[in-house]
Formats: sequence, C-alpha cells, structure tokens
Amino acid sequence: MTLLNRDVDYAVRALVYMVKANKPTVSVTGMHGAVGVTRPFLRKILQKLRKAGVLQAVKGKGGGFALARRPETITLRQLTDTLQGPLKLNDCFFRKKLCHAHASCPLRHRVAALEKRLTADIEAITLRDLL
Amino acid sequence: MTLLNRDVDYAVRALVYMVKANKPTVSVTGMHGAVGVTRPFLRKILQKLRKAGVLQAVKGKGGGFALARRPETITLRQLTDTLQGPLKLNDCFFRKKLCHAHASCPLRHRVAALEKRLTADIEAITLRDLL
DNA sequence: CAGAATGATACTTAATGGGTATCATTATAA
DNA sequence: TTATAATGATACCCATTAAGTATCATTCTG
Repeated sequence: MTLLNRDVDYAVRALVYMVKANKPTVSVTGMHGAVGVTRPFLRKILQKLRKAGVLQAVKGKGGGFALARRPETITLRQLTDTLQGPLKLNDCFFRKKLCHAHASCPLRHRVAALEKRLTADIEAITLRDLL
Repeated sequence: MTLLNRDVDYAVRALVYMVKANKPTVSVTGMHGAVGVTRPFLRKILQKLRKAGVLQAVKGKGGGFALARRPETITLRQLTDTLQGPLKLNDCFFRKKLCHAHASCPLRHRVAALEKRLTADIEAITLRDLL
C-alpha cells in the first residue's frame, strides 16, 4: 500500500524545484527534466494543483507556473487530497456498495482512529518542511 | 488507499467466527456463509494463515481450521503482514527499480516516521480486541 | 503573427486486487 | 474398506485503478 502515489511524489519535487528556482514562473519544459518525468505527465499534475489553488499559471510565451501561496501554507494533505482524493484507510466499499458488515465491523472504528491521526500528521507537513 | 485489503477483512471475520464457535475445528463450508465470501476464496485466505502459524488445519472428513494461538497473541499486524505483505507507506519502487531520487527524497524520512508509528499501532491491536 | 506556453479531455497500457477452477491428498465415518 | 468431506497446492481470469500518452484548443508575448 502506498500513502503517496506517483502524482504526489512528482508534485513535491516540482514544487521544491519551483521554490528554489526563485523566478516569477517556471515552465514545465524548464523543469520536467529535473523532476524526472515526462512533460505531458507533469503538466497534468500541475494543472490539477492550479485548479486546487496551490499554483497560479501564466499562459503564453514566457509563461509557466508559480506558487499561489507561501510554502509554509501548502500542506502535504492538500496535495494528497487534490491528487489522490481524501485519505481513507477504511475502504468499506466494495464494487460500489457498502460492506454489509459495516455497522458491526469491529475493525472499522479502530482503523478510523488511526486514520484520523494520520490525516492530522500529513496536515502538519508543509512544503517548507520539504525544502 | 486502503490500509486493510479484503483478505484481512475477511480473515478477521473468520477468526472472530471461529473463536465464538468454540469448537475444536471449524470447516470453511461451515463458516463461509457467515463471513460473507465464497468458499474457495476463504480457503485461500485461511491457508495462508495456516502457513503463517496463525491457524492449525485438520484434514479429512470432520476436519477444518482452528486457531493455533490464543486470540490475544494474534495481532492485526500479523494478519496484514501475512495477507498483504509488510506495511509500507513508502513505496519508493517504480517498475521494479528504485526511484532515482531515493537518497535525497525529502518525503521519504518524513513518511517513514509515520509508517513506524502506524506499524506499532496495528501491532497493538489483537484478535481479542476485535471480538 | 509565429511560437511557446497552458487548458481540457480522451485514450492506452501496465499493475494490482479480487475471485475462480482444478486436481491432489488426507482422514474419518458409515 | 470405501465414499465423502475436508484441506493443500497451484494456475488462471477478470475488473479496477494507476500510470502514462496524444491531441487540439486557447492564450499571450516578443
């Protein structure tokens, strides 16, 4: 099981790169090599982050992406929420329908407690911490 | 993302069932209905648990499975280790090869800390707790 | 106005999880 | 002693998701 999927991994690298570049905008062309992923794939990721308000984008020649907020306000949780959906250790659904033992499941509330803390943990990690 | 996959889920239900049945052995035929899973599938799971030393099996007519240890010594962690491999939040491998940024990855050691605690947590939950 | 950038979206492929099928082996109960 | 009910072992298949690619439209600047 993976807490962080590829998208989040690449996103962090790109964000770190952008902070360190210290330029008004950074184009995907200019950073995909350093991030270690293909250009179209990185674009897809950064576009999601823009929609989520983490990044700003400037179109046209000379354009690119820039952080929309300060690094210490960008949490790992926002990245995971945006790129892989809300954290749910407890996947009580199976083929779209709720597990029939949901209400009585002895595991569920135990796992829910772990999930709550893990969520708080990733909320506490910011981009600033990852520089 | 799921902390517990289906196998673990079903395993817990079956184990709980077996404890409550309070019989020398319980056959898969006798419990798959209550567990809510097909017979062959449940067998596969219980066979893995037997190999791992969680269950004992008695072959032949009238046979079945039985706990090999007391409920308070069977941890959730052993179930996850057996049925879905060691807990790894940190999946630094991609297509079989180590991520090239492994050594310098700013995320890795942060996530490792979370993983360590989560592992301790599921180690602390025993079958006894789930009855 | 050409070119370099993002916006939007659809498609393809690889990996994994979930589930089935089959045959061999073993032991008991009638 | 033999039919039957159980596990042991293993190979296979299918559905879902993750990962990656392709294409065309739009926008802005030099």
